[in-house]
Amino acid sequence: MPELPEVETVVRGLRMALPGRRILSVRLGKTDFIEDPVALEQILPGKRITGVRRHGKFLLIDLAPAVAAADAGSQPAEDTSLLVHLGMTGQLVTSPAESPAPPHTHVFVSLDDGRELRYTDIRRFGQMRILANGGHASALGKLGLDPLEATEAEFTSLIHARRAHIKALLLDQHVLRGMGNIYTDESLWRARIHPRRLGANLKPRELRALYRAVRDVLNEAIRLRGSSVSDYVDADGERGEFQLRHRVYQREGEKCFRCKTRIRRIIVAGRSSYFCPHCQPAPKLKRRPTAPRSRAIRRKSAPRRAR
DNA sequence: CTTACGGCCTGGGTGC
DNA sequence: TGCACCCAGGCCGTAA
Repeated sequence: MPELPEVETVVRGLRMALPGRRILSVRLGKTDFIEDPVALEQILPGKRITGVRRHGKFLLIDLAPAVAAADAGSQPAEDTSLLVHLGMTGQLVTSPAESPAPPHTHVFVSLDDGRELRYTDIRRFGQMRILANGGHASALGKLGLDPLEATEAEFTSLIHARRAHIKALLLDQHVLRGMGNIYTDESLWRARIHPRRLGANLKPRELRALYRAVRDVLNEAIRLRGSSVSDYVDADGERGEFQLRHRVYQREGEKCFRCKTRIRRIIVAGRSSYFCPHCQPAPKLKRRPTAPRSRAIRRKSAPRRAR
């Protein structure tokens, strides 16, 4: 699932292929994930691609008004961009125009070098829209800080003021932009913090460890070109390798790399959360109405409930 | 203000 | 072999 490192990898790949290219035409399949399909078809053809950027998990393809054709006193070049979110299963790949497209490919953008930029998305949780003047701010302005750009002081202040589960805070794109379930769990494991700890209860040294862990995990994942756990591929259709370095994500029942304790899975903030119960001790239970102390005798076979 | 939860969507795995 | 069901989890809208 594309999170910050995966989107960053796609962006870097597209930067090799897109800037300088002119868009010839657009062909659409299913369009229910596109905000305004007609606008896409009308605005893109003729535009020249000037750059590719990442903002959190969003990807922006910047566009200029074709050539300097309107040299007769044109308007101050409007800033138009194609905004893409890959959702869960989105892929943005450039291919030779004549090569067969994989199933579930719904956007075909033909370029002036004989290649084609294609958007493939099995589940269509992604989104695509045209941003014109001012649209950038309204679409992206509410997102939080980029975890790789935030200073430790900024990071600390974002977390320390909040009484939500740290897992939820790291996932909240309005707090930090770019983290998803994989990198949240991996960062918490590295920092030895239980996903149900509250942000406000983290000690200064824990906040420092978490800040470092987030940066280290994200940077290493970018270096390995992302995690390919389901459908993720980069702009050339290649898989990443960081899934080979996962320490907790999707490792329920396997041994912790630090202490050999079995990794557990619980639901926090509505998401599967993998952690080591020994390295990441649970917070003190919120006082419940006289919880009977020792009743842990019901630990029978506990069959690994296969779903 | 906060957090919780359902809905969207498809394919792969599992149980019967 | 077939088939119903659960689950993955991005984000958003709505409820509490």
